[in-house]
Amino acid sequence: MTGQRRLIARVLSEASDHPDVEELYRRALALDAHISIATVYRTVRLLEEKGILERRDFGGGRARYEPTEHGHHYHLIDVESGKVIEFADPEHERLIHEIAARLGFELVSTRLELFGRRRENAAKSAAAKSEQTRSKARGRLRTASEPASVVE
Amino acid sequence: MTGQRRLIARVLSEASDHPDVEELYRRALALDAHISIATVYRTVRLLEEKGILERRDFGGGRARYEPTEHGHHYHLIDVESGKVIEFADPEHERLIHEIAARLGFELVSTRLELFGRRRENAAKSAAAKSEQTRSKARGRLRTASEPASVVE
DNA sequence: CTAATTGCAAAAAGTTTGCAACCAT
DNA sequence: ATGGTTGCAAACTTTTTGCAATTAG
Repeated sequence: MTGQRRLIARVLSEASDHPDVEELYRRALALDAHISIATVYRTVRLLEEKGILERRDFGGGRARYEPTEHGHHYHLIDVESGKVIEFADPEHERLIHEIAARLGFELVSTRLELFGRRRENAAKSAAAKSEQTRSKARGRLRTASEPASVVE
Repeated sequence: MTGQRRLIARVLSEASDHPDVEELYRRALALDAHISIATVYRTVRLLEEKGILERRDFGGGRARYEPTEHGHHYHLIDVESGKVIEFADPEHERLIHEIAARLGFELVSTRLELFGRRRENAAKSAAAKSEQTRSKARGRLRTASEPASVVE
């Protein structure tokens, strides 16, 4: 456990968004100089292999990373703005386990990405009331399919 | 509509798997010589923009393509073998639309990828009976979350 | 001390692009 | 004819790697 790894770990744990490697590199540099981008690449790869990070692809060519959440959450990407909305949904969680089981598999990891366009006359469903209400940056999400944070 | 595009279209329509650009290029070459990989890249990009193809990322660095299915289907990737199992699930379909609506969005596109490990003592659920039953390569899938094709 | 980790720069891999030649309409 | 499409090769971007120097344990 070297200083560089500790530094990257710190940058990651402080991030509430989905930085790509270059962004991680920039943040690490800002926080404490002298680290190489090769190390960042090597470290995220390592952390991904260990199951600590998950690699995402929201389009745009570069891989993005976020800490693995063991109560999963998912992403809705606004195709207009590129903004990413995180959400959790227990029913979905249940369903995918059921699907996997039905196919004879045990779930190791999961990706759900919804790409959508904001609706004009949005939100008249009951659940919509709780929308746009919480948005403390760090404390991630949780609760029945409520939107969580909106981050790039 | 040039010969090359027609050729690529044909290769794609004959594919029941998820080829990457190099694979498409190889197949196109085999089928009828003299086409350049740049054209393949340009064509898949174009078809993706037109909504005819969808780009997938199953890990491994290269983008893979498949025809857009308007009754969606999803992928379960066997982490051990890399094999891809396609499946459809109406309940999931319903749920994601509901989730998007709840967040104020209209769904444009969707990705669900499950990564799983084959279970030893697989399949004792009721639904499991229909498992491993159909596997005609070309005719894609369809029906309530039954496994469809198993392809690389 | 030894094995693991780092920085650097070079290279690989995947994708995009400028441009002149070419083809469909 | 002319505007879109192609091939080629060069360029770009992202990621990986060899190697000597450095550091953790």
